[in-house]
This record gives sequence, C-alpha cells and structure tokens, in this order.
Amino acid sequence: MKIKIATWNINSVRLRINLVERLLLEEKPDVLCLQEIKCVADAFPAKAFEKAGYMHHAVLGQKGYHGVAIVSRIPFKKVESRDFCEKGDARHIAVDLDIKDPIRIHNFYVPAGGDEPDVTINDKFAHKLDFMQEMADWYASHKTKTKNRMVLVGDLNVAPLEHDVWSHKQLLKVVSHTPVEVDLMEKVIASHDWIDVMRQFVPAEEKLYSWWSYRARDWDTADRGRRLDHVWVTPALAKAPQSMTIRRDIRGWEKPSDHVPVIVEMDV
DNA sequence: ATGGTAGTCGCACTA
Repeated sequence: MKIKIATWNINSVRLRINLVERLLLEEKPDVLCLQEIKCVADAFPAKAFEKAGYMHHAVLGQKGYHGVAIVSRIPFKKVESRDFCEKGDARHIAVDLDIKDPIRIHNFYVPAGGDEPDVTINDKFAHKLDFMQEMADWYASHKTKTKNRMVLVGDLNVAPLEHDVWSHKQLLKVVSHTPVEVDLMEKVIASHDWIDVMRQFVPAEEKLYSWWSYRARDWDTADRGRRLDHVWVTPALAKAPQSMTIRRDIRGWEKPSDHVPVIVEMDV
C-alpha cells in the first residue's frame, strides 16, 4: 500500500489555514503532521480539514505556543502523546494508522533552545538537550527494534550535517548546529537505528534546507537556510520510501511559515 | 558584531 506523509511547521494553523488547504489540494497527502499549531485543541480548525476530506484528527494543543497535530484520511487505531521533560508542553503526538500492516507515526516539535548555546546561562538550551536525551533513552527502551514499523517526523530544530546549513563554519556556535546538539541527535538516531529518509534521496554533500529565517532580507537570494525538519524511519521500513519532496516554493507564498513542508511517499 | 521578522496574548514571551 502506498502512503504519502507530509510534515510542516505551520507557525499558527489558524492564521495559515488557507495555506494548509492549498497544500492539501496540491499534494493530496494521506497524512499531514503539523507543528507549532499555536492553539488549544478546541480552537483547532477541524471543519476546514473535514471539508478537505481529512476526517481523522489527533491534536495536542497549548494556548499560544507549540502544539502538534496529525490529520489523516486514514483512520487511527491509537493516539498517544508523551510529556517530555514533564513540563506540560505540547511537543509530541503519535498515532497508529489503521491499515493492514499498521505503522506508528511520531510527530515532534523539539524545543528551539534559545540563542545562547550554554546550559549554565540558558535554561532553554538545557531543556532542548534534556528533551533529546529523553528521546534517546525512550527509544532505546523500545523493544523489538527491527520489527517496529515506525516513522518519526517533525521540526527537530537541529541541522546535523555540514550541508544541512548554509555555512557549517559560521554556524558551529549557533543553536541548531552546535557539536553538542549534533552529538545528541546522533545518539537519538542510534537509539533505534533510525534512518534519515531525506538524506536517502539527497547525498550528504548537497545543500538541503527546510527553513529560512524571517529575519533575512531576501531569503531566496541569500539562501541562508537550515534543515531543521526531518523524516526518519525504522529499519523495518528502510525500503519503504519512494520519493521525497521539499516544497521550497511554499516559502514564497503570501504570509508564509518560515518552514516548508517535507513530503515522503512510502510503500508500506 | 549587530539586528533583523513573526505570532500570540496582551504590552512579554517564544521562535
């Protein structure tokens, strides 16, 4: 069975519901994972999704900040979320798709980590590292590694490879690309033998971005991007991905998010 | 080296 999964940090789903509708029309994904919905579950624009044919919603909201959601044309068998670092933040939600060989989709919004990459003066950076360490510990404790059919997507707020940023050298001390974050992300990946799907399709020597800052004068010309959004699969699904698309053009839509959708087609 | 933009909620905080 073929399934198409999209992930997108939307930076307010209510403000940008028209962009979401346009993406759904153009790409017709089976499942859309959103981060930074920035609203509580009651304020989630459920009717717009239903109108577009997406009847199944798993929403973990929070007033004003963060918030993750999974909307789908395929029913869910199960919905779960984990309160990483026990702060009550809405940063993780997971669903089991109700298909013949079920797959579990994890949708993450990892803390951005603030500006200073120093845990002694920046609590937000400490929180980010703690969050990733908990991810590594949690996935290491999952049993039957090779049998688990799992997909992990989301805004992980780390660009791990040299060519996941516009300038490796200039970003070594910038939060999202520091060695301590990259090491921790490698630990998370190793914790469950995760496979970096985006890099299955684009070699590590090629630049690859999913985010361009709002603060740049001309994001397109300057092209100072970073790959903060990710799609990973477990070894059981290593051969499932058939295509990967980063919709860079959407950064040029009117009133865009600073992140663009990443879309993967899989044969599961 | 600095400051630049965006969203939510309310005039600060997070990104």
